Amino acid sequence: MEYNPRPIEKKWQKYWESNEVYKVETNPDKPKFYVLDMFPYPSGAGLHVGHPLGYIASDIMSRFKRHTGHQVLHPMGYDAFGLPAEQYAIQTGVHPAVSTQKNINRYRKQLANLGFDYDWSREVATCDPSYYKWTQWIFLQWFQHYYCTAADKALPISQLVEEFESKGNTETTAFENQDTIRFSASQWRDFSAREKDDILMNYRIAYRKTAYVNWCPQLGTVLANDEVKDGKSERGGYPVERKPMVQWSLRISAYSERLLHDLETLDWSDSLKTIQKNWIGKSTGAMVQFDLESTSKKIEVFTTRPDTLFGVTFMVLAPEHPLVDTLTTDEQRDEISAYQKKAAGLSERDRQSNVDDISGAFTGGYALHPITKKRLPVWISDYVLMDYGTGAIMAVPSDDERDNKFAHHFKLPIIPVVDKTSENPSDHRIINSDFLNGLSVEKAKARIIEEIERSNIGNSKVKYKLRDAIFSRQRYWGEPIPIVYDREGVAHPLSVKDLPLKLPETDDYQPGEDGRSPLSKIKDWVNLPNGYKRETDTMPGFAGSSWYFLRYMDPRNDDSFASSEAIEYWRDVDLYIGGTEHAVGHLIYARFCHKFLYDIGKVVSREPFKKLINQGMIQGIIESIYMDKRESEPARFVCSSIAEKEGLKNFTNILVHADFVNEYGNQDSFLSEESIRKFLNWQPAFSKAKFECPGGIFQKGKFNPHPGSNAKENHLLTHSEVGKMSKSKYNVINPDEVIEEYGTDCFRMYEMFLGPIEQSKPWDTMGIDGVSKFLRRFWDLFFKDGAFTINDENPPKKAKVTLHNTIKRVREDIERFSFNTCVSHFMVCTNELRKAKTQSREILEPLIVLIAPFAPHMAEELWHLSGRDDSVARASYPDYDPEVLKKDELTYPVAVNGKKRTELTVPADMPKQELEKTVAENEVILKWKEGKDIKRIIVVPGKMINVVIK
RNA sequence: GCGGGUGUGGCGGAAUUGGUAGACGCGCCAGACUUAGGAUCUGGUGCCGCUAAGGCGUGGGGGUUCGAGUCCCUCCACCCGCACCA
Repeated sequence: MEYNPRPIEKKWQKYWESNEVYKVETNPDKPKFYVLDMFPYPSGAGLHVGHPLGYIASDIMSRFKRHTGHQVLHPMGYDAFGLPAEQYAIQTGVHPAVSTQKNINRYRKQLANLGFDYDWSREVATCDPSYYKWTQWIFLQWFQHYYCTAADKALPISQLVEEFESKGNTETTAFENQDTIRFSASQWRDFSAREKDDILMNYRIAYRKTAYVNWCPQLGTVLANDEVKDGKSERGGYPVERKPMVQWSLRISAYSERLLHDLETLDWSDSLKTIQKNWIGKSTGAMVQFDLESTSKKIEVFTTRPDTLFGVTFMVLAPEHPLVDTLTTDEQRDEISAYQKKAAGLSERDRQSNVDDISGAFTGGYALHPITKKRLPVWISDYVLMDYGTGAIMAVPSDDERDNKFAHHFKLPIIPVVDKTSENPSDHRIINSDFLNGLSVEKAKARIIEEIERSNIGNSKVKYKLRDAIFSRQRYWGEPIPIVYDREGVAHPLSVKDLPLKLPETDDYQPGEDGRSPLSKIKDWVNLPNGYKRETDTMPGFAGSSWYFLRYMDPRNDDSFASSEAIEYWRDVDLYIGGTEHAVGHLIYARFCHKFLYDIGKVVSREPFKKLINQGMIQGIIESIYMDKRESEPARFVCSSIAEKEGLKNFTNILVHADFVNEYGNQDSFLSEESIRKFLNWQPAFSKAKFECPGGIFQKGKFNPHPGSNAKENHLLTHSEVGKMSKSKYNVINPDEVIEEYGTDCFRMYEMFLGPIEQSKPWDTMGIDGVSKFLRRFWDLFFKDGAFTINDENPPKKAKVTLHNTIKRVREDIERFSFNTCVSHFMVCTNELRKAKTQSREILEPLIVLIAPFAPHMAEELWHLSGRDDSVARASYPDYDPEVLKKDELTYPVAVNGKKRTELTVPADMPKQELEKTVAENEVILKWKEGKDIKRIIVVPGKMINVVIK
């Protein structure tokens, strides 16, 4: 019988669904295994062939673990709030809920088509009120907790209020904002409700503070970093400035040390851990205060090199620093405000990237060196960022590269303070530094910190780069923040019974006044009967995605985000698969959220994701054609062979839809006459253009060949390069089309066969034929003379060796996530068994289960053909018998001086000495020995032999 | 700028701890079957070398070792991320 995948696949997908084969319950009798795919955002473009890569890998793992006796949780859902749906709503008027649901339906269909073993009864979407009820609940917990550094965990804010009532905050161990004022118990009692609320905002895990946003006055809206290109809005190209705005934030920084420390316990790649470590950015140093000449205020700086304190020759503030105004003298005021304006137009990244382009302005003000009392000019420059550290630095041009460039540029003095004449950094000694002279850098650090603390000008300090996360979005399509404000502006949380606070209906998605959220315009929702007003900001995308892995454990629970029984059983994710793009954002937020819930006793593990694998991207081929820059009206397109001759610099590349390109993905991909017509249909603006090939010219719908030209010369060769697969590059390959042609099992195995899961690689349509051919051959193993045939004959020894070898290799390679080599093993196995010509049950039946995680539909069909009634998913995975694999002869490669020269087949138990003797007498070795001596013979048992001849 | 990653035949890749470089697949070449082939089957295929003997080969250069794709130093090229895309 011929292998015809599509009907089989559709049949079994239906069977799995109607029989709930993959439904999972908590079952304390079995060990659990939780496999999770990173939460997809259901974009309007649907899935392309790159998305399923990780899903297939996790599906194989999940099926494998089920075959080996585990209770497997493998869920799927949608990160459904987000900017694109809102953008689409602004452009088309379609409600985000409607377009999102449509996209979800499409995703669901595409995912089902891939044959995954998801338990669909656990599907969730973050925009579903029954889901975001719990996102809001978590927000309320953040609001009602603070971080206690003594207990090293989050505690209820009510405890902190009690502490303030009895002792004020002078000895508090609570994690607090930098500029928090000190007060006594009696002062606390005298504060107004509003003042108390303001103070508590310095402590809450979810709190309000002023932060800088990308403000675009013309669009009247706050933009995401993504929407800003070169200081201009991507939409419209209007100027964007940095504007302070009061925003909800999360006190993630309180968890810095734990987030850093617990990385050690995780089975993640070293590179990913390093990325997180750098992101958290722990540094040890000192806070130092500098007095100012003209005011009693002080500039506070953080430095990791307090040992270079005597090398400070000037100070630099961020242009937005609050002290700039006070410090600026009248003469300098114009220059300073001009510079501030310029800096406001630059994005943070621009400011960090432009190291060669040094700029700054002198305020005219001076600080005093805390020890020498020398006058230090105070500058502002965009290389100092307000959100980093204190927004101010002490500049040490002798030992900091950026300070050094700045000093050279503005001709500021440089005092060398570290003698670096020795090559060995540990021999470097401090100079020009009074009592530090002669000390090593490390000793000087300790000594100066002592001095700083003694004279009360600062203190030692551990700092983290990790910033608190801004949690407000001035958008419609997100979770409403469950907070109301009274007439005094005091924030009050909603009570749990009022959750979910549903997103109100509207058809106006334009921003409100001053860039406020569209919700601010829905007056009857904002204004409550008692005079209170609702918060109108919504939550960011990471709100819903920071805890979704917990909801899957018990997704329909309405009394808590998940029952304690479910959490106790499933605990954490055993295997998490997703892209590196989440390396810092999502993975830090989710870890923070999990740790917080651990602190308040709602989860039982310290970390959410035990093992994590980053899948690579599947890249596409970007196809383009050459357009002459020197000629327009009509435009002139040429074959790449002509462009090369005339010089590529004369041409610009115009993208071509991959669908039109003949031999797409090949070296000599080209446009034919027919495809040029398709191109013109697609881009009518070029309808008058001419297209030159070596063999002729196409213009105005006609191809005029040069006399005597051949067919190949009539190809307009395109330019092909490997790059992102994306809608904007017109090179998206839809898995549905591939599946329709080759089948799901083939698609799954081919994606795995492409290469290691972590690596990026281009999609190559040609190679899939090989996998398709393999599957047909594998299928044919079960058939004889056109009929399905399995018998109880004794299999030949060779077939047994093949089977057990394959079992061994596949099991080992699944365990180490090497799925591409698994497919190779199946191919080798099939090639060998085809020669063995056996229909023995002993060989064929284990093979069905062995391949089931990879090609589940085919396996299910063969399993039932072989007479089974139950799903193959419930069969246990075959194990290999080491006895079968024992060899009595070994073939050694024999090398001379490391180069293989011959082979030697000997009994497996031959003693080493005899082996050496045999080698020494070997004729090939004797030939190489001629005139020289054998110095050594190295025998690596079971591996190889090396003869050293000199 | 900061941080991370990757370089092996014409192509995707294999080589688990330093031990036969190129498994497996694509492509290509030859043959068989065939009315036909973009179907199927058989064989070959890193490069140079007349078959051979042999030489050269894992981005470039250097080193450690009996032995290096793998370890060390150095240089080069490309890709990805950077706090409001998700």
